[in-house]
Amino acid sequence: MSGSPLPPASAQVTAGSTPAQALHEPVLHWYDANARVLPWREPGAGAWAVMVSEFMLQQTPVNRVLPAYQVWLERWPKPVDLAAEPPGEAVRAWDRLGYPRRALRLHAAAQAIVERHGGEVPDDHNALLALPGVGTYTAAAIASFAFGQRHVVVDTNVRRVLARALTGVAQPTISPTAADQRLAVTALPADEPTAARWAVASMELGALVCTARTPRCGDCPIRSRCAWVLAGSPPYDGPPRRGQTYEGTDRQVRGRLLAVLRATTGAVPKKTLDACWHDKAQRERALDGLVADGLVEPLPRARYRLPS
DNA sequence: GATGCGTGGCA
DNA sequence: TTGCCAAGCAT
Repeated sequence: MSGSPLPPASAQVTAGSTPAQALHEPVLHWYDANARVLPWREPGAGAWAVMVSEFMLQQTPVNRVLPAYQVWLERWPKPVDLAAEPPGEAVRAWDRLGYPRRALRLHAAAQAIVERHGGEVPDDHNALLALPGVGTYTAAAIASFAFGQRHVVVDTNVRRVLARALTGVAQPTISPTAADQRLAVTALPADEPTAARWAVASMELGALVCTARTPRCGDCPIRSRCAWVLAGSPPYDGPPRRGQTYEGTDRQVRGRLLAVLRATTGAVPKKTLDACWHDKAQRERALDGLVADGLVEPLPRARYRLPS
C-alpha cells in the first residue's frame, strides 16, 4: 500500500464515515418496520429455538420450515428431550425438509449439549462451533441472534447484499470466500447490541428485498448508496452458476427410500424398498450410502428401519 | 477447493 | 416448461 497515513481511529469509527457504516442506520430503521414475525424471533423463544431454526434453515426456505419447526419445538422443547429419543425419530420428524443428515446432526448436537453443557445451548462461539452440524455461519448466528453477541454473520443473503451495496456486482461469488468475511468485518458495527441488530437486519434485507433473481430495489432503504445500482445495475458477468440436477441422481433415490422408511414404524422389507427405483445398481448404492451415513439401520433377514 | 447431500416453489 | 434458487456443513 502507499505511504498515506491512516486516519485516526476516532475518525474511522464515526458513524457514516465509510460506505459500509453508512448502511447501518437505514437498514436498521428498515428492519424495525419490515421484519417478519417468526416464532424463533419471539422474545421468549430461547437459544434452543434459534438453534433448531438455524439447522432447518440451512438450504431450506422459511415457509417450508415453519410447520416442521412448530411440531419439533412442541415435541422437544429442550435439548434433553430430543437427546432422549432415538436418532430415527429426529429423521422422521424432519419430514420433507431435505438434507436429512441435518436431522441426525441436530440430534447429535442435542446429545453433546446434554453431555458437555448441562443441557443448555452454550453461548460461547467456539463451543458452538464444536457441535455436530454447526459451522462458521450457524455458530455466529446462534451467538448473535440468541445471545446478542457481536459476530460477523455471513450467509448467502448477506453475501449478496454486501456484493451489491459495497462491491457493485450483481451476484456474490458462487462459493463463500475469505474476502466475503473480510468485507463483512468492515461492515460490522462497533458496539455489541448494534452489531447483533445489524446481523439479523442485513440478512432480512437480503431475504425480502435484495433477492437473487428480481431484487425489489424500489423498496430498498439503501438504493441511493448501493454501488451496484449507482453503476447502473450491470448484469452478472461471472462464471456460469452450476445448476443442481436432481432427476435421476442418487439424491433422488435416497429421498425415495427414506420417504418409505419415514412413513413406516418398524422394519421395512428390502423388497418394498426395491420398488422405489428401477435401476438395481443405483438403488443398492443409494441404500448403502444411507446406511453408511447412519440414516438407515440394516436388520436381520433383509429388513431396514430408521436408526434406533 | 470441489463435491455430495433433498425438496419444492417460482420466474 | 425448466433451470435457478433456498439462513450450509462435512469430507
